[in-house]
Amino acid sequence: MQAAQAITALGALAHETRLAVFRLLVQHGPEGLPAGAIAQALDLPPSSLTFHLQHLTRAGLLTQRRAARQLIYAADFAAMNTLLGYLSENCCGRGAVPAIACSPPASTEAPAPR
Amino acid sequence: MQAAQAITALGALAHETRLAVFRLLVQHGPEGLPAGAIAQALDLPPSSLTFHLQHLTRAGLLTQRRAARQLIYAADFAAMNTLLGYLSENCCGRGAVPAIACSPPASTEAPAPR
DNA sequence: CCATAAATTCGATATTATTCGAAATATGGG
DNA sequence: CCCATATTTCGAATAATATCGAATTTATGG
Repeated sequence: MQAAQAITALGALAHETRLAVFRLLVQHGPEGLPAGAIAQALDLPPSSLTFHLQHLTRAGLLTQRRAARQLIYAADFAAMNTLLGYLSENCCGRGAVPAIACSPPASTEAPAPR
Repeated sequence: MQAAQAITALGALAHETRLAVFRLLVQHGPEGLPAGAIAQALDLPPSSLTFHLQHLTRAGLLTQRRAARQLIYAADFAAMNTLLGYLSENCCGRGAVPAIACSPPASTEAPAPR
């Protein structure tokens, strides 16, 4: 990973709303969530949400797909993995660090409803 | 670690100059480097460097100490460790992740000269 | 003290990011 | 087609960040 990519990804995560969006999507695994559900969960006006979703997507941290008239966004675990790898190798002192494997939560669905 | 702290740290690293500064200091371990040496290494005007050093310091990623008339900055490995822990736990899918231990490079001095 | 060195603070400017209402675009069903 | 839904695009105001020369502060050695 290049430094420029890392900077883009770090900048994408370095915002309250976007970090919240990303964390929410991480919890929902590869299934992802439609934009509307995210807007509802985080109580954001649609145009603001789009702005942040695009920011994260351009940074390579989200994937987008359409299902009927919904646009579904999902966290890109590989990208997060790459970012953590970069930080470990370049900002963490010793080179080789035991691989951190980002992967969807056990239940790929919503967090266990108790 | 709180989300707000993570955001501050991510934002501090999400900049070309600051990431370069941090990486340089990571290579130099707890000894750190005086501001002047950093300015020279990265070819930055002093007032710009101060701006970025303060940004990183406020974010908790650097420590500052004085030696005679020099101000010496060093990477805070514990802070970086905490940040990676936050990202692993909150943005990486599964909770428990094998601890990533940030610690100074083998040679606490300049990177091994080949 | 004084001169010098090291770094910061000030200040003015330029650039980039964020917010979000209103209008536009796509999609699917009837 | 037409309507309703889901989301994006546009645009324009506001706010936050970055840059860096010049002046200032802090510390040292003679």
